Amino acid sequence: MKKEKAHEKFKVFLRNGKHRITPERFEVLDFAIESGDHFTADDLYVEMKTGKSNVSRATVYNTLELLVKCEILAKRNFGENKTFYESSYNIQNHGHLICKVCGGIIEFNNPKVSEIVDNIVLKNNFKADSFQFNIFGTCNKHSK
Amino acid sequence: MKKEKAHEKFKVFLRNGKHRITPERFEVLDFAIESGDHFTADDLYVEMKTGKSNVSRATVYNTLELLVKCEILAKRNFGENKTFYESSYNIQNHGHLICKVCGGIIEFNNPKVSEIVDNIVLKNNFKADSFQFNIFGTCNKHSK
DNA sequence: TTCAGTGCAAAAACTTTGCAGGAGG
DNA sequence: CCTCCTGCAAAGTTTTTGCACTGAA
Repeated sequence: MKKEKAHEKFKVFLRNGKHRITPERFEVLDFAIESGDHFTADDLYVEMKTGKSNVSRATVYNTLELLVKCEILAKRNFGENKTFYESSYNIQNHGHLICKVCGGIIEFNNPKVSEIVDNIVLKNNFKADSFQFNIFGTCNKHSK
Repeated sequence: MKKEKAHEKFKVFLRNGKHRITPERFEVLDFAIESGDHFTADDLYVEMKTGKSNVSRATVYNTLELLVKCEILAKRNFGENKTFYESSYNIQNHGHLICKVCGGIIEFNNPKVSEIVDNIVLKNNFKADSFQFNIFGTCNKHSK
């Protein structure tokens, strides 16, 4: 998602939710966009500290949650006990292949996945917001 | 999985891996089987303490990992930063619907899921060990 | 002016590690 | 008898909370 568009979306979201528009929140947003995919809250905090930003850990955590609610970011978690975030620009139908050897993450897209989700949700009388589909194993570089 | 069968499987696994067969490990196994699905290591530890067992936290964590390697249990994680375990008796093709309101977990089975996994893995030249498929949303009791 | 948001540090929640003593093979 | 395993507590990681101050509306 482009920076300006994300800023606008976040502003609207903050106003609607009666949250205040603060420079810190937009600093976090900017670093999150720069940071690319699959970063953790603490990664981002450290990155921001090194990048001369003075935002506190608490604000980073708080803001990332807001960005998830606002659907600018998506929350992920890959079996390690920490939360990853990624841009939700094009997250439909996309899952992750996680290599147990190198920790690498490959994304995949498959339209059939959302068909299945629709089907399962219907059968179980459930209302879906999001899903995660993680496949664990070994990538081609590390399977002998 | 039945208790006796699990004991036997675990014994074989321990012997092959040159791990010792200790009463503590089988206590953990028994509580894990009793505990049903989707418990955390610490839940189990507390449960064991209340249940007059004297096994330490470290042993519980350690043994659960062994039970995962042995494929008696499977590791899960649902977006909260903690690890859940469940019996892997019939985990093929099975995913989870997680209600954001009540935290309830519904399991689903769908043979098409493993077809898709096979397909994706093939395309990406990846070797899959396991997958998790979590759908987040609201169950029928909590969507108005 | 007012109160939500902030920075900081302390606490909390979950998990791992180090060590000395004990028991399995 | 030699290690591996255990219990305990301490330390490690990641995230949340409390508090006094600040700044957005």
